Amino acid sequence: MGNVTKFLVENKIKPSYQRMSILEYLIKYKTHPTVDEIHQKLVVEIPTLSKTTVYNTLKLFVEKGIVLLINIEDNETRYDADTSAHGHFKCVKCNKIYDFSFNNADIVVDELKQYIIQQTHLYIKGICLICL
Amino acid sequence: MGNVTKFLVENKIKPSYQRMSILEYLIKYKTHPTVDEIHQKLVVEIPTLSKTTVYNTLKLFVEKGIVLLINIEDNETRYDADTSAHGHFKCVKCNKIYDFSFNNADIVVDELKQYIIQQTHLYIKGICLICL
DNA sequence: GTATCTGCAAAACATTTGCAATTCT
DNA sequence: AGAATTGCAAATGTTTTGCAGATAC
Repeated sequence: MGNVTKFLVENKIKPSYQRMSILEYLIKYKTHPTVDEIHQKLVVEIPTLSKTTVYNTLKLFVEKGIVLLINIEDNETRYDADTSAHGHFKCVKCNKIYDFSFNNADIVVDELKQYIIQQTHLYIKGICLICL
Repeated sequence: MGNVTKFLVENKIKPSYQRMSILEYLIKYKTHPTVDEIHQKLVVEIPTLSKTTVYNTLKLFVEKGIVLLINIEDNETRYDADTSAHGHFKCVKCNKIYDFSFNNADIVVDELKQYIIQQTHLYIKGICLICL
């Protein structure tokens, strides 16, 4: 049983060929792809793969907490299989999205002290070193 | 010349009745409204107001830097006339969006030290005090 | 009188939904 | 066989675009 299969089962997701392929893609290519990008790449190997299945699968992954949804763009949602605490930097020139590490613990907001905090998203936009 | 008119002129935006109304609305009601919400409220006073104009105007305001675009929701864009450094907290129960203050200076990311940083968005989701 | 702004209608996208066919056990 | 998954086609909802008429200076 492959790593991905095991990981899905551990997270109470029934493995299917499509689900395993999509998760493998997200783990292998950490480019924070959109639904369209994932579909375009995988449809080469799985010609019958539909966008609906990509949508369904990603929705399931997000619900089960094994994938994060990234809203750094105005128009489309991106996905990230790295669920550890980290931020996202988007270069407005090359449009690449970089991960950077930060500690949620570093962000202490007194005003929210008594609120229940479930998710923290830190998005920074600017120009990356390569494009400078 | 009203405050809003002056403010628009200072930011090189030609004042029009529609533009002034939309800006006034954003300044008065700090609810981070969507295009639809703004349109629905203002069309009562300005029956000819079109959504296209709301879209055009907000796009212009964002370009000129007098309004911030908020992407805390998956499906629609929200707008904020408060351009000072602050974060947004979304209560997943009542769906209200709260502002909270934080210092951009508090978020120092070594990995991005040499990058040019243009915008920082901090979105926190959870449950607010009222809904607890 | 010429630029710009507005607003309708249509188009363009991303995403969701209904449902029938397929797959898996 | 029975339950879940897949995928097509259509619907939905947000945002953009093209263009004609209105407005402003």
